[in-house]
Amino acid sequence: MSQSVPRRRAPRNSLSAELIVDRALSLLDDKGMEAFSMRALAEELGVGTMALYTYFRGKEELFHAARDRVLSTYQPPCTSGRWDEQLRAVCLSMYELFTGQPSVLQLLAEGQAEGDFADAASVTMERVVELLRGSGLDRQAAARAAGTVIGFTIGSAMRQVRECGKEGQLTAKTELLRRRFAALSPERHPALTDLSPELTVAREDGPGQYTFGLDLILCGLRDLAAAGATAPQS
Amino acid sequence: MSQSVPRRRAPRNSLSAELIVDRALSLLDDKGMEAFSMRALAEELGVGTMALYTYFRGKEELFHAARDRVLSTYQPPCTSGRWDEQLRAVCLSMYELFTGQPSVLQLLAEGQAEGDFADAASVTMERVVELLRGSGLDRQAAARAAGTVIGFTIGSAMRQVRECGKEGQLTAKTELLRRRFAALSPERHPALTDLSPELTVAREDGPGQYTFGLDLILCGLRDLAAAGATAPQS
DNA sequence: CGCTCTACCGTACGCTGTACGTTAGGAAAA
DNA sequence: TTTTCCTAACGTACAGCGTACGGTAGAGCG
Repeated sequence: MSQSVPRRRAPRNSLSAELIVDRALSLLDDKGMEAFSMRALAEELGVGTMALYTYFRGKEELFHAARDRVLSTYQPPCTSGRWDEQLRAVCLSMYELFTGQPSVLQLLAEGQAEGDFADAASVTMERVVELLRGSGLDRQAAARAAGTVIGFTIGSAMRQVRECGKEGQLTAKTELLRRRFAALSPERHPALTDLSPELTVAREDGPGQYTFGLDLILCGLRDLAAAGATAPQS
Repeated sequence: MSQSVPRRRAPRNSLSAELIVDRALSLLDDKGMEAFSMRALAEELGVGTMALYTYFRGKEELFHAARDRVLSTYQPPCTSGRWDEQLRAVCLSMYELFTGQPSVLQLLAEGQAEGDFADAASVTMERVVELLRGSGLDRQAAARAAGTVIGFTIGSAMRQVRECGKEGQLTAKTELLRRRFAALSPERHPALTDLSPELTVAREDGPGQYTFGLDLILCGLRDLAAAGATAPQS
């Protein structure tokens, strides 16, 4: 029946690294990481699987290229005002980039994460570090703060993307969580059962959850900067 | 040569769910997630691959069981003192559990993460929520704070585990990062190149990086609790 | 026209998880 | 003791993965 017609050979220069990366990203955004495969990508392009290996050494290198493309395309927003407000805006922008284009997250989750982040998204990191240095934090605190802020943003985005998988999967997971809470014994877990409604709705609101945490961190940073300003040494 | 002797059939009741989970966890801790496979685990147990399917429907169920085992074994430390100090101790304990036993992290990274976390580690969550409710935060803030604190802890642990893979892989990655920083143009990224030494050493010190961020969050929570106490109704 | 170069591709290998049917060996029954 | 039965352990097989390797077709050029 479906005798798998040998598929006509594609014309000579119908492929390119950019085109492959494009399709890879859209495939990742649509179907997700676990549906991605070299074979699937090739089929999407109407091309034999091994044709991809003309442009990339392998899956790893293709992912690296895709990651670099998106991250180096991205520009942090131009802002002005107090350093903490600017930092907040930059972080929110990163969060939106990640959650709006799940493929990037899935790619970041694969590689050694922030090792490559450092050069691909160097503009954004430069911006973050610059703002933190201008806040009055000493060198070490600024470095740590940069790691905290970026790590928290990536982590929050990953959780958010994981949560609402493709379609209305969010409601299903929420329902499952609600049931788990209901199954807990109120004697052994009084605080948990008491707060379960709020815990459930908090989980539904990813961005709200993120800004809540981000504001906590910013609050801590303001305090630290102020303390460092009054007592610069030690 | 290595004609793969058919392997004598294992005695009748040499297997059990507990034994399988044990070996799975130690295999994960030793070789890591990507070296794990049903075949590898079976060989480790001196057993045919399909024998595992007598006790678990599949890989997923086995992972779930392993996760539950470790998490339900764990008990948060008994503490006393100010709520924020207690919360800090509980979080640190979680972080050490995760970083000390990488298998748990890798398992958490697989499943829907905190959906299951809610019941497997319910004792710990109960403790966190209880402390946060006692701090003076209103219901919604307490729920959000719980999510933030736990998410941050898991995220930080994941990064830490990912970083120093098996052996002295940390130094290799650090060296690579240092080189990336050196390759950046000082004109385009002045702040980044200037702070690169501190950024590099900060990455090396996972626990230090974690406590730094945790203290920022706790600082923000204290402020929020104090503000809520003076003005309970917005 | 014929040659060369290379983008595209088919085949194959070793790996994965696991559905399905088989077998061996201990316990219970005859 | 012999027979039967139940089921834990197993072998085989299949679909799918990444990719090494070698072949082929077709465009550009002498």
